[in-house]
Formats: sequence, C-alpha cells, structure tokens
Amino acid sequence: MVSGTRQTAQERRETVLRAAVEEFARGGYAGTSTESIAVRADISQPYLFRLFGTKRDLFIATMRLMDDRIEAAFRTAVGDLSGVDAMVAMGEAYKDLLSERDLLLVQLHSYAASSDEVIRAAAREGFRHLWSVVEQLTGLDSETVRGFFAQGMLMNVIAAIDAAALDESWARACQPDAKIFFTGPSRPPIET
Amino acid sequence: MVSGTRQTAQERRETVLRAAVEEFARGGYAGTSTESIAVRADISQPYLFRLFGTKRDLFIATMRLMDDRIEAAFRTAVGDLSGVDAMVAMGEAYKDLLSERDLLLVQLHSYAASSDEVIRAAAREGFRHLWSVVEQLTGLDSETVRGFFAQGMLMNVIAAIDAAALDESWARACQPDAKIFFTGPSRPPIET
DNA sequence: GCGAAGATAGTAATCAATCACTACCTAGCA
DNA sequence: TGCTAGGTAGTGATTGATTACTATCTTCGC
Repeated sequence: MVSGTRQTAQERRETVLRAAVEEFARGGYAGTSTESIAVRADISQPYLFRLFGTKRDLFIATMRLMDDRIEAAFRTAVGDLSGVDAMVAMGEAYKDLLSERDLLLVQLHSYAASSDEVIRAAAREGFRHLWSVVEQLTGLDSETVRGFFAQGMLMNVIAAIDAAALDESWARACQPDAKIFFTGPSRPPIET
Repeated sequence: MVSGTRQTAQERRETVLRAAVEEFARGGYAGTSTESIAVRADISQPYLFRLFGTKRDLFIATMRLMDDRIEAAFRTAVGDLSGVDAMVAMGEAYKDLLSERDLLLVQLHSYAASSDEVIRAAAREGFRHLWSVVEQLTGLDSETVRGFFAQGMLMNVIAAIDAAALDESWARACQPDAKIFFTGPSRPPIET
C-alpha cells in the first residue's frame, strides 16, 4: 500500500462495507470471496478479517448498512406526509433505488442466504424493522403494508434479472410507475 | 453402490433432479456442492457430471423442473375457471406451495444466481413463461397480474426466512389467506 | 440357446484452484 | 516508545471437474 493512505479502523470499515455491498450484490453470500472484497477495498484480505472477524459478520454488517440506507430513503421521501401519500412517496423512493441496484440485490441475497440461521435471524430482524417503519410512517392497515412489501420484493427480483433492460410486455408491466406501489384488496378510501 | 440398484439414465436424471431441488433450495447455486447432491441421489459425484455436464446445467435443469411444477399447480388449481376466480385459485395454489417450500426457494435462488448470464437468461425465460400462463389463464390486465406476481415474490421471501414459524404481527400479516393474492390498484369490478 | 461384441451404468482416485481463516511481522503516527 | 493500521506468508479444507477404470445389460449372428 502506498504511504499516506492510512485510515482509522472505522473509516476503513466503511470503505470495506461499500466494497462489500458491490461484491455481495453480485455474488451473494456463498458466491463472493472475501478476497474480491478486499481487492475492491484496496486492503489485504487478512486485514479484512481483522476488521470484521468472519465472512458472516461482514455479510451481516452489509445487510445492516443496506437496511439503514433503505430506511433513510423512506424517511427522506415521506417527509411529513402520512397515510396513502406517504406510501406513494415511499414507493417512488424504492423505485428510485432501482438505480442503486446493489442495495436491492443485497436484500435479495440476504433472504437467499437465510438457510444460515444467524443470517436468517438478521434478515428477520431487518424485515421486522422495515415493516414497523412503514407501518408507523403510513399508519395504514397491515394488508396494505403487505401489498407494499410485495411490490418491493418484486422490484428486487426485477433488479436481479435486470428486467428493465428488456423491451417485452411482461417486463414493462413489471416496472412500476408512480403510485403502483399502493395496492391492497381491502384498501382504505382512495380519492382520485 | 449395492448391486441391483441400476436405473436407466433417464430415471437417474430424475432422481438427481429431486435431490438437486432439495439441496439447491438450502444452499442456492454457489452454496451447494455437487458432492452433496450426488450423496443425496446415491450416486458418485463424477457420474453426476456425466449426466448433467456442468453444475450450471444441473442448476438450470432444476429451475426448469421448478417452473414446470408451479405451472402444473396453477393449471390444476384453475381448472376451467377464469378471470378473478382463476387468479384466486392460483393464489391458493401458490400458498399451498409453501408446504412444498423447496420449490419457492429454488425460484428465489434462481433470481439470486442471475449475475451468471446463462442462469439469468433461464430465469427470465421462466418468468416470462409463467407470466404468460397467468395472463392466459386469467385474462386479467397486466397491473393485476403484476400484483399477483408481487405477492408470489413475497411468499418466496416468507419461505426463505421462514416467517410462518414466527408469532409476530408482521409475520402473521405476511401470510396470505384466501383471495389476498388478488390485488391491484386499478382492478376490474369485483363482486362480493 | 449361446457367446461374443458393444453399449450403458457406475466408481475410485485424483487434480489444480480456490476458499475462509491464522500466526506473525512491520510501518507510521502520537 | 508504544499503540494501532496494515502487510507477508501460509494453513487445512473443499470445490468443480477429469481420467481411467469396472460392472452390468442388450443385441445378434450362428
């Protein structure tokens, strides 16, 4: 390493986490080597272990970062809106995250890696937390919240198979525009 | 291997595929060893390669099996229904697939492994096909079909983190009962 | 009906590459 | 000088894949 690039351990951890998001987004938990993350973060692979202990701990830390960023995107988008307006705003925000594809992919991979019980516990916790955030920010009923999350999970899949790159009817129908995120069979009165 | 257990190559391929569904459902593409599949199928690991060529080809064959089974479940459930009734029936069918958790997990893992472009092509193809099946069987508009798939993707995640095993409000709200699968903001007239 | 010829089902042994992880050493800043 | 940021060197285990081989079934001329 070139002299003068020393960072504090905390700074370096953040650098590594940014690299981890990109790498894990591609390969998932099992399909990503710690080596590739270290290379991207421009440190030696053993130092990565000094900073995060195990690959699993690094993955979980990456999941936490992803959750935090999504929650922040939601809160920013909502502002002081509530109810349906808040949910529409969050839907827009999540749609915008498609441009930050890696976040959605990390989320998908966190579910995929949930046969590991420690990862599963973290994935459940993240889901529970985001659920409560959406519930609190919108104040809507649970079926509507569920519809919101369902659309979100579909977006994750869209990101994974990169349906946005296709020009086919089903792929176009999958891209949500505007308030599509707000669905639900027994939804509250919606005025148009 | 004990004498007398010889199968035809075709039979053996099916045996291996059944084993592959179980193993890939747990570990995903990168997280599953061909050895573990061979052990479960009760054959040597090299013979697995003789039968399927590469691990990737085996994975794609497993995806195809999963797609076929889901399509069959849909068609069986629909019978000669159509429209909303057909979609509700398919929602029930997909919900029932939760008891056959492996199928949903294989689907999730097929999306997760889509950074491999060959797998991605197969995943897109499977999605496209299922989409057209649902469109044809129900005759409903694309936004409603999308809502159906969104709920399906959520179910995949539910299966992955095993939310059904939890007794918490968000987890309960995630479990669909009955016609929840039929959603959509601009849905056709629904008579109750 | 039988025996050779060939096809088919299957294995044991092994390979190079890659993996997560460790033990130990060094350089730079206060 | 001492503490922390970092690197070097190396480990055992596992991976997907190949090679070279054995065992069993089937077919067909005689």
